[in-house]
Amino acid sequence: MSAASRPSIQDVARLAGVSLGTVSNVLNKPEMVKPATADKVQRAIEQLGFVRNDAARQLKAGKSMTLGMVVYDSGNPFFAELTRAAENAAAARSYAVLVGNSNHKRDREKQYLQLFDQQRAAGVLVSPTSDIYEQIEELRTRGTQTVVLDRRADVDRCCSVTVDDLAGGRIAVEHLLAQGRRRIGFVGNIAIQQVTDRLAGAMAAVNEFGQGAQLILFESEEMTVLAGRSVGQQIAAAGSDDRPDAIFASNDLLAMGLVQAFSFNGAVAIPDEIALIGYDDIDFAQSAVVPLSSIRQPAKLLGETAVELVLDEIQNPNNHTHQQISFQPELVIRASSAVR
Amino acid sequence: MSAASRPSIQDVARLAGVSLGTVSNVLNKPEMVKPATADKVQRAIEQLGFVRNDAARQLKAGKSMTLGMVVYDSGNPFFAELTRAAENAAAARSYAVLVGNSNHKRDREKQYLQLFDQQRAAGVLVSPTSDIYEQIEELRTRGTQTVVLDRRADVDRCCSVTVDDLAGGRIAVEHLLAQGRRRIGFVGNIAIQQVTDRLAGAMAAVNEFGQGAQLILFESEEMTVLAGRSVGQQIAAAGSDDRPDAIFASNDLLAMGLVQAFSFNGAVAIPDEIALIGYDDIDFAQSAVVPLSSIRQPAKLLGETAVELVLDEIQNPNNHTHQQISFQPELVIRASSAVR
DNA sequence: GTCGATTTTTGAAGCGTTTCAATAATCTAA
DNA sequence: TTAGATTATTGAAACGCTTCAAAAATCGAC
Repeated sequence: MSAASRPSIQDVARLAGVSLGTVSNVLNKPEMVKPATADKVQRAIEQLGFVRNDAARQLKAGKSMTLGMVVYDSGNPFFAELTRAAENAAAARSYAVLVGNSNHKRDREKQYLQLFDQQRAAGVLVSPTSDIYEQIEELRTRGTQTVVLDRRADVDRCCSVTVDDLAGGRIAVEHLLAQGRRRIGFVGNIAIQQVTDRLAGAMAAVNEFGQGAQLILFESEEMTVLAGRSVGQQIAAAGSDDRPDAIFASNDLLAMGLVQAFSFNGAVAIPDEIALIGYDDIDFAQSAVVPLSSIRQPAKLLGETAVELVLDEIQNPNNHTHQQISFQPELVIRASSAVR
Repeated sequence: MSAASRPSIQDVARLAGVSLGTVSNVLNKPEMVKPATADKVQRAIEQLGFVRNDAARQLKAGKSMTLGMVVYDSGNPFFAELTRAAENAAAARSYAVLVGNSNHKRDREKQYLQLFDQQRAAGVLVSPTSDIYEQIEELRTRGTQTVVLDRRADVDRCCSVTVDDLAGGRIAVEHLLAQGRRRIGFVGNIAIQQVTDRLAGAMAAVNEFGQGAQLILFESEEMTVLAGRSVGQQIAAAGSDDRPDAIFASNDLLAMGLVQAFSFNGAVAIPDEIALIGYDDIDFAQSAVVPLSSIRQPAKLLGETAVELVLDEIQNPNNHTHQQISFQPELVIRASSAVR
């Protein structure tokens, strides 16, 4: 016994005793309808519980006030902050943001992009897992403006807002080297572009330093606290000669997991035996057993800028030039990477 | 120079040399069109880059395959897990979930509900900040099935999936009392119903214990790590005679903040001077400076169950009975509340 | 009162789909 | 072959909204 079909603008018009066009005007151009009429209509709307059908509206108007956002890990507080910033920025310009979490799954990511395409979202912000530029390109040629988040886009194809991951990786490892560390472990899923960039930065730092320093890769498909813990257990289990003397974890979740594993029964002393640095500087980093050094990314700025870019593109499609905006990450030193 | 208007089913039909109805059939009932014809159509679709207009589709079909979800704090890993579980469960039944974050703002919450209403989402999962039952009721009478998450709904109005916050508050404080603590601090924003319930549970435990035990309320509007730190600083600053000897923080973010404040320069020893327990048992809890005791909520189960309920309601609107499903929280003891 | 100017209201057309009765094409069996 | 049954295709009619030219109502000045 679900409710009978919902009232339409027609029903409202009938009840208020006015024409359909008038009801529409009340909804969209209230300044051009006489207050008395508007009142009648308003009453009818309330009485019927009328809610404008967005599908029909969009169908006719051809545009929507919704931005789609696809992120690959909503469980990471960094993305939570990014999302929040985007929502606030969009709300200030009366756009709504709907978020889909691809969870690192490529097909999920595609599905969400397709969904936003079908829904004719005004624009899309996407933090791509992998190489989905073709799909983004398709979206764009069809008129759905897209901004790539957290990953550099090819110039002149679309806008992107990123944090320089190469630099981030470099300063993280430079810092570790400066602390006297030489065997640097790297933990992360190198199928993810951002992680690869951080790794490249790390390698650059190691190479620059010359012989004596080396980088050891610990792959971890998941980038979660749990995954970090399991990598940490493996490392802790290794003889202390084979172990790295420092680890750069490609996000803070992994780093927190490493902290857990190393602290368990005092398996590995941080930073004495192994120094540790993470990435993102999430709020939790400083409340870790050993407060965590990290590379801070300006999540808020990132989200706000992305929304500005996409709205600019939506509102001035004709004289918009694509921009590649890149922010610099910042080294935050805490106890986990202090001098031995 | 934005793309010309997007190709419609008409354009595809023209290019493929078939009728409009056939194209629609290729899209929706492929088994009833001859393979040869389907091929032609498929080619035309690709050539034009046709993407079905969801607005039109929905307008005609009257239903959508999208679930809306409104949460009040996407920055809390608990909600992230909840969301992820819901997305997975929905995807398995070919529904997509779009998430809006109300960020504890009542008007934002309303806006999202309204948006989903206008978009005629198939169903809505909402974790309400405050008392928005009227609005939910409106949604429901109009046919948008709604399930309330993490908060008990009035019986027979709609389904709800919750974790028993009263019990959670009670077992948290019972545990602290059992450890010999008597002056129990409570931190949280009591404008939030869930928090109020946890507080009520806490009070019940204290009252039951009888004289000698007391509950001290520390209000904190925000429920973030930062807010927890600031409350913690105040508490640490108080003379050790005036301080509580245990604190129940109404979520883990607050608790982590307290840990930060107490650990700073060894201001307050945990658990010796103050024992600490949080709520949600997020992944970070165990990597805190002092691993954090907490009340675990089955986030995954919660999300999955909510999706099942809403889909059941969508698919069998006629013989669906509203259910109030409540899960029991679980006490997780770690170092932060060990015996002195 | 009346006339022209101005403000409101009207209702038909069309947005891009899906649906469905009608028509056309193809197949089966005698 | 061909009638009859079956399978494919067609195209008009909605779905609920916005738009816009045209019509109606109201206003101001004489």
